[in-house]
Amino acid sequence: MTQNVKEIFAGHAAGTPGTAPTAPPAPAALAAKVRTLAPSMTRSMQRVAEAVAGDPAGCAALTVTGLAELTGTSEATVVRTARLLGYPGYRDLRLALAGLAAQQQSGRAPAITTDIAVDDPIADVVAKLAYDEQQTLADTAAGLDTVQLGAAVAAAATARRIDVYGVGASGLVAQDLTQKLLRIGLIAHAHSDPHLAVTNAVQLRAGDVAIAITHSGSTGDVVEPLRVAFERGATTVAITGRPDGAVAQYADHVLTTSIARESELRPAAMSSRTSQLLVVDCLFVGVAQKTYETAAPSLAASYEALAHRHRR
Amino acid sequence: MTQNVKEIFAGHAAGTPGTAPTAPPAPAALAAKVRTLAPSMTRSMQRVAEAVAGDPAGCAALTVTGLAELTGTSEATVVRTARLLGYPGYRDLRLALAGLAAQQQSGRAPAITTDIAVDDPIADVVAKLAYDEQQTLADTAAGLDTVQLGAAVAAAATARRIDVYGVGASGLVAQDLTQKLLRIGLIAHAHSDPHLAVTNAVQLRAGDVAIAITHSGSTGDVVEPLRVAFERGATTVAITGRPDGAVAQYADHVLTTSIARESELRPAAMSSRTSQLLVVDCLFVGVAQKTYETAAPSLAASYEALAHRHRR
DNA sequence: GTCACGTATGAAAGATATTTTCGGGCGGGG
DNA sequence: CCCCGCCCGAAAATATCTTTCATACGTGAC
Repeated sequence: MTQNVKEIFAGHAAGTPGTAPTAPPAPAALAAKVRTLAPSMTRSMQRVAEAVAGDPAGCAALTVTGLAELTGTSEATVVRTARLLGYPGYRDLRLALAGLAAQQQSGRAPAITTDIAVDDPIADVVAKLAYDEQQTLADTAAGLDTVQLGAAVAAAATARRIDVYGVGASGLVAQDLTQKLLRIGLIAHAHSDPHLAVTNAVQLRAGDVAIAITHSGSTGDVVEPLRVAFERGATTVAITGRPDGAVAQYADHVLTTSIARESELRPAAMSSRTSQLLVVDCLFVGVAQKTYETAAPSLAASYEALAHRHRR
Repeated sequence: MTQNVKEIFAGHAAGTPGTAPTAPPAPAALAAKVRTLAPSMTRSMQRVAEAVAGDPAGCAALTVTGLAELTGTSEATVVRTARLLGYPGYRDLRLALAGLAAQQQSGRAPAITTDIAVDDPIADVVAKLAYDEQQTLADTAAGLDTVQLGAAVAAAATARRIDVYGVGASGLVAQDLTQKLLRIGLIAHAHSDPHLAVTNAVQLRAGDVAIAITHSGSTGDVVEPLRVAFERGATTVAITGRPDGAVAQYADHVLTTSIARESELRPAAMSSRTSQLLVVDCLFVGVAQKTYETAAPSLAASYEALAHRHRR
């Protein structure tokens, strides 16, 4: 057992039946996947990933050796990168690349600079933001592991109570989820105060569900309550952009949000929020499906209750 | 020179410069090419070509040997077929196949009904929600009045203080906007408590900005503070799905969000929230542009301040 | 500063996949 | 019936991909 852990994981083609690690090969969500995984990559791997994401068509035409030379690395690194991206080896990455190239060839014009400049007219700002957020949604949907999501849904649907942790912008997402769960008659709480979150987490036990929402995957104020919940035996879920981050250690199910590149005028919070909300919506609808018998009347009731608050 | 003519042609990678016979590798017109060339093929090659045209995706997953076995032929025949179809070898045919598969995969995307049923598998839920929200974004961007938006931006950028009203799901949007404005050094408050909202609104005067967020356009708890602010002389902005609603009466500028049809499992709050957030983002970015001198350092500073809250 | 440790990385060996070579077999014409 | 030529697959040769292993690098402790 002196081998490093990553190289062990690498040999997953061998007799490891139950260990489908994250997902089967991704078809189109490659650029997104690169961004998601980039932080956990080494420098050389990043170079490879960058080349691949930047010019799928060109890279698809290259052999391992060619791509290694192009990126100034070795074949081994190229293969490692392919593995990290979820493919059994370079050969399969190459096929996916060819597919991707064909898609964006036939598909739409991926133009639009999407980077917002200080002197962009307001109409451009609207167009670019809308486009970016649409992109974020597509990436998120493509990268979401439905197995993990299904498991999280199943746990939440039967939970005694559900606690959701999030601070900052993610705190609002946590509240959004909580609001909706409450409306279908579930017991849910959102915690933005780290102290209260921990003190509440201590109350959890098997049959409860704790959900942590953090873009960075390493926000201590959110990781800590999840850890406590995890240790108490609750089913834990992490919604994060960094599936390899600290928060994932204590999560039974990890739901990955997409990471968009940010710019000065477009803080990361914006697209991560969009991504998180989509995940949260999926979670909610999934739970609503599973608890339809009770959810439907509850929804109707809360709708009724609000009606009189509207003027005229 | 006893070799047969086809096998000579086969080695076209060698020194046969001017002999590009028909065309470079074909992208999508593969099925057609197979039909065209079928008559000039031998029986075994026809079997291979048929398999390839019939199931591009499946064949792309096979190695030469695999495809040879599947069609009951030999590797050599497979390679010969690939050559006849215009590719340098099987490897390249395989890449083209992968591309073709991806294309026809993506082609049948918009078949989704978008209405979510109780028994939809979770993967469908994800796809439908993502599609819906993308649609909402496109609608919102298309329907947004950039003149009104520009005016609202101008007012907010120079405001002494900015108050934002919203209850329920819209309250979260209000908070989101407030959080972001604070991060660029502006003075902004979100109010979800109707009483406090009104008592704060009384403090406003010319040069201040009040923003009301309500999907229905008639939420009394939000209309009321906006009315007060309006009467006090503040510049008022309404973000609403009903530009003819009560809230618009007291708004100097109305920003319209899109209204998506809702269904039982997909409450209106979901798409209105998406829509509102886009509007709010546009507003924010617009303001950030106009106040760039102060906004940029503030953003950087708040980013720095958060860095140490991340573990490891 | 220096040491020890773990990790990242590429060179080369090893395994697979692809391409080429080569000869057997089958059918049609003499 | 025999000969000729072409189709076809087995196996060798080559290219490509994967794994192993030793080295170098950076990092944190002392």
